[in-house]
Amino acid sequence: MNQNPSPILVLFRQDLRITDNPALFHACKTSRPIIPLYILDDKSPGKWKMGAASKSWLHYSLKSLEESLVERGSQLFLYKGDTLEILQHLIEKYKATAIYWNHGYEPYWKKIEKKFKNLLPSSEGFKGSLLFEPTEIVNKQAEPFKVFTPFWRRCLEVLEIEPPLPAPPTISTKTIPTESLSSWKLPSSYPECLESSGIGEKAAHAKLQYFLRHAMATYAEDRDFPSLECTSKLSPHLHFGEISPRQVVYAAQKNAKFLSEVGWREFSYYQLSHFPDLPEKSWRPEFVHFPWKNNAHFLEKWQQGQTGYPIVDAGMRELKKTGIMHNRVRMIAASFLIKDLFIPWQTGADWFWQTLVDADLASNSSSWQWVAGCGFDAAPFFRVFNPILQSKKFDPEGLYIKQFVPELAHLSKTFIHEPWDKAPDYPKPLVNHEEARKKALESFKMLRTGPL
DNA sequence: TGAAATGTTGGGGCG
DNA sequence: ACGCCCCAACATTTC
Repeated sequence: MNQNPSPILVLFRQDLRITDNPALFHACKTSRPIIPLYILDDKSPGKWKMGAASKSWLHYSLKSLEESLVERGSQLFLYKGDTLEILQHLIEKYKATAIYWNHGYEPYWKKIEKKFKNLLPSSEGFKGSLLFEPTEIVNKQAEPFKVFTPFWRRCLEVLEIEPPLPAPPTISTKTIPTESLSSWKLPSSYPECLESSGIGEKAAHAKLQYFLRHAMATYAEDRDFPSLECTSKLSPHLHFGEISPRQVVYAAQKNAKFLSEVGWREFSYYQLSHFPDLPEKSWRPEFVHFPWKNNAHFLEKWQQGQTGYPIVDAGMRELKKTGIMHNRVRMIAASFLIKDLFIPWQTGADWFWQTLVDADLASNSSSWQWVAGCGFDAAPFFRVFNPILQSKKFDPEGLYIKQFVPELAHLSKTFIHEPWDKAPDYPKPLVNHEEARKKALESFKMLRTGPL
């Protein structure tokens, strides 16, 4: 064996795990010493640098990854700054021979990745964060799919469910000087309910196991009812790569409905990859002229959960308090912002980006476009959620509302969905839904017939 | 992964 | 027994 073999840089980003991590696994297989790296880069992503809630999650996730590496006699080396500059510096200083990493799909990141082979030709990128590389899946005309169902059908046709990779048995590590996590001063307790024990690779697998045992069987029927808490709650773990989609699918392959939710995640990355403007621009071109208005007062009330519609306010307060919102409630709250308050979907996406612990550029952008009706396979714009009906349908007892809106906790299910005469502390509706809906539909009609 | 508006049907009350 | 009306239930269309 070489006395002083040159090391491989293993770059972690949204793959903060040691199991089923192809970059780490294959780097270890070379028998060279590796340098496990995390670079907090607030510059390269531009507008889309990590939001506050995500950074808080990141803090604990890195801690957890660090522990896992230390358990195996390795370490995690932390750097802050421009990714390419830091890599270049480390390559020169430590005579590294290659960068190993798992592919990412954010537009800014794809540009960075492209340069790795120039820096070191024997660098290797792996598929670790998705089941399918976006370029793998095309229709019969060799075009990207625009609709989820055929996209996912095709994915399932080519899906080979292989067992996930084990953690590398040994991680021989070259030690280098590094910054410490505590010196980064990441917010470590925002939102207030964040608990370190629920974050990291082990926690992710514990949640998956819990879901498989207790919730998956009734997932299809129960998933839309926020008070039942029957969803997997894996989204932040998947976002940070504490668990891989392959690990999830391998364990849950019997449940088609749940699998298709992993499919929507794939479809979101697929969209971002084929349409890099996804976070900024409506995909359907006619929507670029939609007369949304940024109303600061309405926005503030929506953000704070003070719209006067109980299910919307419960959701927005859940978000602020926990950094999470149930999927059904996200759709209702998003529809309300776009179609009742008439605020552009991008403004809603920005808020979610700052406040969600699972904020994910692909999922967030594509989902907002879906609700707005301007995205791939989107709900048509005229599908307007009625916040009162949705509330009655999906939180019939008001249990979810009561969890987050204490002013309404004393109300029975008869009044809780329309509580305005019964709860003096609770705000009156910001807008009348009937009127707002009509206004939104009129504007949509104008859009289709064209402005005068 | 909508909901309202509009249309159709059929049972029952009633003269 | 019949026709008429009402309206709930369901279906279809429209936004």
